[in-house]
Amino acid sequence: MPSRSAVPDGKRPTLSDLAARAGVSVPLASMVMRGAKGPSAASRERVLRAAQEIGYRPDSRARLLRSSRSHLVGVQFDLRQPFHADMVEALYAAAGAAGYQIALSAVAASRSEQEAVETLLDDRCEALILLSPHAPAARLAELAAQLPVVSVARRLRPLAEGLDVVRAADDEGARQAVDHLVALGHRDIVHIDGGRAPGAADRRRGYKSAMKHHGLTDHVRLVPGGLTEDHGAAAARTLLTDSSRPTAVLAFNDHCAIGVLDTFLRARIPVPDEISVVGFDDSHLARLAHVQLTTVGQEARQLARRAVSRAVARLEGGATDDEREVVVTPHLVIRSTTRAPATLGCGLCEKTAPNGCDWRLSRQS
Amino acid sequence: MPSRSAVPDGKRPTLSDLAARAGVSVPLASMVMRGAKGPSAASRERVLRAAQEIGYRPDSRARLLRSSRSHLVGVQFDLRQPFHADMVEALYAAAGAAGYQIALSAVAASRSEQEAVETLLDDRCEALILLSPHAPAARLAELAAQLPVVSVARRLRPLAEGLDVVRAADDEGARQAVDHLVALGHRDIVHIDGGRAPGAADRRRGYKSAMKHHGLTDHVRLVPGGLTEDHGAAAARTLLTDSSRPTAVLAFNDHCAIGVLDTFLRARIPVPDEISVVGFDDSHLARLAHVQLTTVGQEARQLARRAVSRAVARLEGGATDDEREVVVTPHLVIRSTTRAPATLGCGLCEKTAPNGCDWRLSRQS
DNA sequence: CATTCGATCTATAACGTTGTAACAACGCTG
DNA sequence: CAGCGTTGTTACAACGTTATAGATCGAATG
Repeated sequence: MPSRSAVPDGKRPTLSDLAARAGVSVPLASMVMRGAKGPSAASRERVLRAAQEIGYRPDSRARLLRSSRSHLVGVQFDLRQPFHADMVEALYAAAGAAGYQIALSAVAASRSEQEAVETLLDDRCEALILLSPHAPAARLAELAAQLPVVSVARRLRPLAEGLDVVRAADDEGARQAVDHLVALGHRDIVHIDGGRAPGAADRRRGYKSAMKHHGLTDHVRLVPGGLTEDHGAAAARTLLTDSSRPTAVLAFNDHCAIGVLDTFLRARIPVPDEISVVGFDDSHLARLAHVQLTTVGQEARQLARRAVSRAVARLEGGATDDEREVVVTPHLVIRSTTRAPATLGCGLCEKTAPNGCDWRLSRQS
Repeated sequence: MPSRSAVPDGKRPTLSDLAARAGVSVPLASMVMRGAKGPSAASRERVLRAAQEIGYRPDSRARLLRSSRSHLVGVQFDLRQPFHADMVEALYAAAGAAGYQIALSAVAASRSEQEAVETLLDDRCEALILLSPHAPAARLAELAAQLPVVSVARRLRPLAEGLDVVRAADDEGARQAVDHLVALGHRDIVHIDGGRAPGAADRRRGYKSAMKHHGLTDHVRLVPGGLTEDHGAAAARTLLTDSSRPTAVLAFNDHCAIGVLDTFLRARIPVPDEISVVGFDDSHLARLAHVQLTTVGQEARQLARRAVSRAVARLEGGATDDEREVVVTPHLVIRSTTRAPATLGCGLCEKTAPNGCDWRLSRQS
């Protein structure tokens, strides 16, 4: 086991330590370490063994400083959004496969997008991937003038030079959700929307057009929501006070849907028995065994791959204009929060639909 | 608005561009940019204005390369743990206040701790803060031989040289939770434990000793759990099949508690009416309006501050041995999932305690 | 035998920054 | 007016790496 360090003076071993140890020149050692062609098999082996022995690790900062390319892509994400966690994981893989590294910079309650982006710039990232950025379009355009910027999930129009968009087809996703619910027999389908959040407008539009397509224009109903559990819970409480409750809810995202679910469960309204709930994102929240939320999958892996390949194309000159806006088709993931609407009487009163009845009777399992 | 770049050749402006523009030497420009004392007010102003004009940003990599100090602290966190999100946010603030920067490296299903740590080392972090590391103690010791390492939340004993621990007093936290429940009148208090997870053993011990202290040794009951919703849900299902259900549950963490809550709600067991639930961590999950989980607060902010100050002390030579293990006292946050146990009859059958009755009747709000 | 060649290797100069030491210019003191 | 500390500024060398061009050598060519 190597002690605090393998070179006498206690500092981290450097290329010249390595070269000295292997008995070769510094540049040769460098070539071996980065796998360049040139060195003979013999020297290669000698250097690699020496590296092993002294525990040499290349210094990425010096490496980046010297080579004009940094092969570093900055990623701005929000610590509070589970979907971003999925995206970050997928981005690590996608970037790695493309020969790039990722630098993370988090946004949180006490850390603004501005701060997040600035540290990424200071780190000499060659391109930026911003997950659901909220910054004004002008600011994004300004950034894109300095380096390639990919906005994920946030639609932008018109696209400033240097700016690309990778997003799911939100309208199509909402449409799929509505189709699924209608196929199950639902007609009173409410959409809890995301206000001004990235993607919200598209989901709203998709919902409306799908409802219209099924001849349910009269049943269109939007409830103001948002992207957190709190928003979902508030919207669900609004629905609870209604005289006629819907039989299905399409929430803006999984977070929001979970707030809805929880509020319904607390009010003893069984899901999906009495009401179906659909989320959006297929974040890991939705996949939890006890949630099993039917949701619209955003294909984090695909979005990540496309975002990276878009950034790389810009950097390596292979960017074509027909891909300025990449739209990935989402797909519905059917789990356990959707079911055909209940049509039986409740057995506790004279009403025939459970929705109209005030009482709930249930047996412990 | 600056165009793609303010220097002719299209590259990012450098210190010498800045110096040229301001009509001073490179070192002087450098001194102004890093706020060193020396430059006159006049030159300072001239340089700053020039920086503004050409949009100069210091290159942190070159800066770090030159100065032996990198002022960079590496943070390894798990994308899936909400408590880590809180910690990361607090760490940004704590490190910033201490004059250090943070480099994030995420652990996820497809990214191991090993990978995460290696990128941090390559980035020349001067110290590592590992959130609930699972790596074998030997590996941590090996790391600590290279640079200061702080393990947060994971207890280690004996402490290898260079390794420090910052953690909450998990036993004390569990004790507070039990005290609270006992004060409310609970006696049948179950602990769903965290198996081999960092901190689990302490929480178990705190639970047991508190129960004993209240003369409830006979009521001690451990149910195997874990740190995810799934684990909590599974444990809750175990409890549901019991003939005599407990009146209160202390879960290993918030994630786990939410699985418990959800399972109970699905089974129409109102919380806290029939059963009280306490979590651990006070992550943002617990604070959600519709969850309002009573939980043990780990004081992310304090933990972060102590972890950073410990790392900084090591780096700057102010480390004393009496702080090798910093233990922060947690405190109970009482929200809405705990209440005195129900003692009234249920009104639907002859049994006197709701716990013994199979039926539930409730009115819609 | 002189030349050319490919295969290896090495010397040197960068990359953008900062620390150190040296240097000018200034007003003081003696 | 020489000597001296202060203040502001600059020249130079480093940090650890890589790109470029050149050196060395035996083998193959003319």
